[in-house]
Amino acid sequence: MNVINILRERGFIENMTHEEELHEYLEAGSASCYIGFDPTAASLHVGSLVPIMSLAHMQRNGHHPIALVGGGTGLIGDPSGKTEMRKLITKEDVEFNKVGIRKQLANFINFSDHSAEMVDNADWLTGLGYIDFLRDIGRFFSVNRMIKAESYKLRLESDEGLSFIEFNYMLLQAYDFMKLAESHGCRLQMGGSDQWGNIVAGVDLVRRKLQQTAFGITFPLITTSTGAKMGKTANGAVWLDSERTSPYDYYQFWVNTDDNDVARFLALFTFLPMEEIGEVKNLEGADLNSAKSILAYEATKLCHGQEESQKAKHSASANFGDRIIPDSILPSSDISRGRTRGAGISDDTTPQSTFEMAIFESGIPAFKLYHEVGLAQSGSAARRLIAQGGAYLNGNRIESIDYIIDAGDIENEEILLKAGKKKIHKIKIKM
RNA sequence: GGUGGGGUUCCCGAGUGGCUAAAGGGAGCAGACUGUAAAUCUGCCGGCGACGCCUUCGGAGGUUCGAAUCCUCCCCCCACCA
Repeated sequence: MNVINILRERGFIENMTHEEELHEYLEAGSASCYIGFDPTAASLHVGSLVPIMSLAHMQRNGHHPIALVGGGTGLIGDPSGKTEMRKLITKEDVEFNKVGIRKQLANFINFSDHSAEMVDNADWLTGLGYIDFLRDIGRFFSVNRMIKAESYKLRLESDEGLSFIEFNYMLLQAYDFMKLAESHGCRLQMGGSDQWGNIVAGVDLVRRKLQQTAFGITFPLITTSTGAKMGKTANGAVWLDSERTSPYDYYQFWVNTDDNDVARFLALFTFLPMEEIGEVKNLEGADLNSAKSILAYEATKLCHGQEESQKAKHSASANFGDRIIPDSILPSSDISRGRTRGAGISDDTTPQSTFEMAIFESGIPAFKLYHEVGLAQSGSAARRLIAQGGAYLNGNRIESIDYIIDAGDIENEEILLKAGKKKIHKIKIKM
C-alpha cells in the first residue's frame, strides 16, 4: 500500500498538493521527504509526535526521511498561526537544543546506514548574503500574496502586529525546501496545518527556481475530543525527554486518554494494525480501559523503550489496580496481559524519594511533607488539599490539617502519600 | 513627532480613595458519581507552623489616618494623525 494511503487511513493527513503526482513520486521507489523541527526547546513534546510518527511511517515504507532542525530559522521564529511574537533565542540555545532533539528523534527514526538523516538549515542560512538572497529568492515572492496568507492573518489583524523579521520566515522556509530539493532530491515537505502557507511557498519556489514539481502534506491539529490542544496538562507540556517527563508520567498521560480519543490515538501514535484498532471503537467500560493500557504501553515503548514501558505499566498496576487484558484486544501488542503481582521492587517507578528516619522520629506535619515531596505547590495548597479530603496517607484519608506524620505511619519502610486519586508519591525510609 | 486609549492576581477581564487578596469567566485543584474516561453537581483557587500576619494591581517616588484607585517622573503597548 502506498504510504499516502497508510497515513490517510491513520488520520495523519489534513491537506496535500497535487495528489496524483505525489502518489507517483512515492511509488517510483525510495523518495525523500522532510519535516522541520523548531529548536526552541531542548526537548520535543507530544505535540511533535504526529510529524515524528509520519517520518517513521515513511521510513518503514522504504522512503528516506530527513529531519531538519531549524538552527537557522529558529533564530527568527515562525509567526504562522501564532498570536504573539516568539522570544528570540540565542545561537547557543539553539545548539544546545539541537542535541536534545536529535537524541529523541533517534528513538523513533533509525538514522543509521544513511536510511534517514538530520540536517540543520543553519548550514546554509547563516552564511546568506542579504543582497544576493533578495535578488535570487526574494524576487519570486509577491508581498501581495503573502499578506493574504492565512498563516499571517492572525498577526496581521492583531494588536501585536507582525515584525519584519517574522515576515521573512516564509522565504527562509521556502529556501530550505529548495535547498533540500537541490542537494537531496527531496521534493516532499510535511508539517502541521499551520505550515501550509510556508510549505506551499516552498513548492512554488522549487517550481520557479528549479523547474521541478514539489509536494506538500499537512497534518491536522490534534485536539482531544473535549476540544483542547493535545499534550497540554496542568504541569505544562508532556515532554519526550525522560528527564522532564518520566516514563511513569508519560504512561499515565496516555492511560488517561479520553474514551472518545482512544482509537484515533492508537492509529496515530502506535504502529498497531488498523484492522485491530478498528475493533476498539466497539469497546466500552473495562475493555476500553484495557485498550488505554495498550495505548499507553505502546506509546511509552516507542519513546522510552520496552523496559521502561513495562516498568511504567507495572507501577500503574500496583497503584491503580491490576487487570487482565484480554488477548482479543489489540492482539498484536506485546504488552504483558496477565497479572503483574510478582513484579519486583526494582520495577517500581512510582515517583518516590528517600527520607531519613530521624525526621519521622520527631514527626513532621503532613502538609509540610506534601509540599516537600512536590505533591502540593505550597504549604497553603497542601493545607487546602487536606482540608478538602484529598490527602491520603497509606490509603487512608488524612482528616486533620494538623496531622503529624511520625514513625508509626511507616509501613514496610515506606510511606505512601496520595494527592487526589491520581497523584502518588512514595517515601522510602533510610533506616 | 502629535493626539487619544491602555498596562490588574496563570489567561481574559471588572474595579477609579476605605466594605478589595481585589467581581465575573476560563484554566487548574479537591470532593461526590465512575472505569485512573467524559458530562454533571459542590467546594477551593497569593504566601506564611495561619481565627492573625506578610506580599501583590507596569517601575520609582509622593499626597493621605488609609491608594489598584489621586499627583509626579520613567518604561512598554495600541489607535488615529504626521
